[in-house]
Parts: sequence; structure tokens; C-alpha cells
Amino acid sequence: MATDNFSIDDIFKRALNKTSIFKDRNVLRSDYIPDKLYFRDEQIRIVAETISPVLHGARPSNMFLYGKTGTGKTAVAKYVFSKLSQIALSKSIGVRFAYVNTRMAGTEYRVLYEIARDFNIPVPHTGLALSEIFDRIFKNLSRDRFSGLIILDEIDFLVKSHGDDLLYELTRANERLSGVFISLVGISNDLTFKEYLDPRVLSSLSEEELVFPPYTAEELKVILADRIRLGFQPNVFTEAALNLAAALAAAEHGDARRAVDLVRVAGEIAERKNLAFVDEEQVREALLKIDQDRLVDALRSLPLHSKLVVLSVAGLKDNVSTGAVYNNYSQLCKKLGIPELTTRRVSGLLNELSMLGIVSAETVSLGRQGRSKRPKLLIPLTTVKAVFSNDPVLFDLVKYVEDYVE
DNA sequence: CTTCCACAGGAACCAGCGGACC
DNA sequence: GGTCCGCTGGTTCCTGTGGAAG
Repeated sequence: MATDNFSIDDIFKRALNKTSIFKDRNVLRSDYIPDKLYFRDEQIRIVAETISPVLHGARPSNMFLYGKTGTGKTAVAKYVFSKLSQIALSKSIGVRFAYVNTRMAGTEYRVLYEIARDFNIPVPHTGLALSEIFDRIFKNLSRDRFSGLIILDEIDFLVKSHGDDLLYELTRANERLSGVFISLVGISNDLTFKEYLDPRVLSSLSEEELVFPPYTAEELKVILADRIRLGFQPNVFTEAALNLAAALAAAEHGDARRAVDLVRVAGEIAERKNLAFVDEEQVREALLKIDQDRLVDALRSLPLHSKLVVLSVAGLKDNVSTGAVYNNYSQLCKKLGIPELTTRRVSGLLNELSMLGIVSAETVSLGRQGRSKRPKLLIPLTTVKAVFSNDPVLFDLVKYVEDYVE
């Protein structure tokens, strides 16, 4: 092989020398907590003041933080906790911190498991009774003279799916502890979930309440400018692109997390295209890409029967009843030679799909024609086909749907 | 005004699983 | 090895219901 003007070393050398438009990609991740939180001084102050009694061994009030997604609730809570834990550590004050996202955790057991783990209490990740984990947490706190501060993020999820039993136990934990205590910081982006709470739990949890307003476009601009300064090489991200990203995110209820995502993805698009700048065009592309990616992921990770329901809806005209969808669905099951689920279950799957925004499931009543949902595909048919064509089980059925829709 | 359709969706229950405890 | 635990993902049975047709 003639290698006069080609050497593998050159390739690597070029790759090494190639300067990225990114300076530090990590600061552009949406879970990154910056050193400085803009426009949240007031909230930080209130949270810190509420929690601070812990430093002289008194029980702080429970808190409840409320605000839309991406308004800094989690960031503020974690920020204050991390500062506090540094101080507590240096002064050897007996307090431990736990953070649990109850939606990620999923079940009551996992929530308790994560609390125990953050408190450095060894517990098995399954197999115990809930009351047993409670006992172990309380025993450890009492024995080691540690109090516990717990952040329960997305607490509305826990309550909606599992009720408030666990919260009830946690709020009255202090009756069982002596000398030490447990305090809670609940975080939610949905205020209506309070209706699900036992009044005793509600009054206990809401000893202190704090609302996080959405960021304005101007505020988002400052936040983004700061991240861009840290995350990108100088003069890469144009002013116009910054303005657009801030405006787009502000239009979506001032969600800072989404704004940062937008900036990062726009940068990745520019990098892939070997551009020296990130401009408005890449921000617009990023907006589309983020939506598209989320959709494809959601679709792909659906369980088999949910996918079949999606296909059934996709294969029908609009304005068709649940019954028709079910018929279509059981046809598909027959073609695959798998047993079909009951109507009750399919109705449930339809509701799940509607919560994911894949299918709308508005119920309408047509008098003597009965009462039913009008399932309708909310996403482009082409996306459904594209995703399912790559599915080892479903790719044959996609063709069938195409025929059906004529 | 009453009837009655075609479902919605709550409640109770079940099987199977992975795993801890003794 | 037997017993208990909680979770998932179902089933069965059931009552509830908006509004056009009669």
C-alpha cells in the first residue's frame, strides 16, 4: 500500500489537535448544578433559614417547594443541602442528608431503600417488609445520634401512584424518635396533588411553603449566557442563537432545564457539521431533534402490547371507537400468534399512551351509540412506521398498517 | 322525560418473580 | 427449605354515565 501522504498517526494527531467548540460539556448537562444560581437568592435564603435550626440540633420545619419543571426547585434544594452538609461535617453535627426522586425510584420500597442508602444504613435492595426498613432507619438514627433531612423530589408521583401512607409514616416519625428527628423537603410541580393527602400529612408537610415562579426570557438569557461562557469556547455561540434559545424556552413555561438542553444539542449539531459557530439555525434544529428523540425513545421502549395498541390506532381513521381499536388490536395479536389482553387492560394501555402524549384519548358520548374514547394518533404516522420497521417483531405488521390506511 | 348504548374505570384479586430471613 | 415480602402486569367483576333516540 502506498502510504506516502497517509499515516495512521496523522489521523490521530489531527483528531487530537482538532479543537472542539465545547470547552466543558458537563456544565451543559441538565442535571449539572452550577455554583451560582441566578434569580433564586430569595428562595435560597428562605430554604436555608428554614433548615438552619438543624445546626443547633433543633428540628427544622418541614418544607414544601412548588413550581413548574425547570424553575430551579431541585437545584436550590440540593444547593442548600450541600452547603449545609459541608458545615455540618466540619462542625461534626449529627445530621445526614438524603435525596430521592420518587418518580425515578418508582416504588415505596425503592424510596425507602434510597433514603437508607443515603443515610449509610445498609439494607437489601429487595425482600424486606416496608415496616422493617422503617425500623432499621429509625434504629440507626437513634443509636448513632443522627438526624435526617430528606428531599423527596417529584413527590406528587409518589402520592398519586402509591397514596400517602409512606409520607404519613415519615411525618409522624418524630413521635418514635427521641433526641433526633427527621425533616422533609417535598418538591412538586403539581399543586393539585395536595387533594390526595390526608389532612394531617398535608399540615405537617406544609409547615413552610415556597413557590418557584417560571423564569422570564430575560432571566433565561442570563442563565444561558453563563452556561455558554463555561461550556463553549469564546465567541462560538452567537448572540442571536442565545436570544432564540432563551425565547423558545421561555415560551415553554420558562423551563431552564429545557433551555440548557437546547443549547447543548445545538452545539452538538454544529460540531457534527464541523461548524465554527452555533447559530439560530442549529437552535431551531435542536428544538426539533429534542422532541423527535424523546418521541422515538418513548415509542421504542414501549412494551409489546402497547406497541400493538399504537399500531392499531395508527391503522384506523380518526373518529373511531375504542371497540374498533380493540378489534384491530386483536387481529394484530392473531397475526403474531400471541394471546390478546382483555378490553379492560387495553383501555388502561390507551390511558397510559395518552399520558405519554402518543395517543389522545378524549372520551365522548354519542347518546344511544354509547360512550367511548376517540383514540387518535398524536404523532406523525411516519415516525411510528420508522420506529416499528426496525422492530424485530413488528416490522411485518407495519406493512399491514400501511395497507389498512390505504 | 326515560331509556339504553358502549364503553369507562374502580376494586379486588391472582400468579410469578426476586429476594431476605430464620 | 419454608415463609414472608413487595412489585409487576395482568384478570374478573362490577357499577357509573352523557346524551341522542324514542
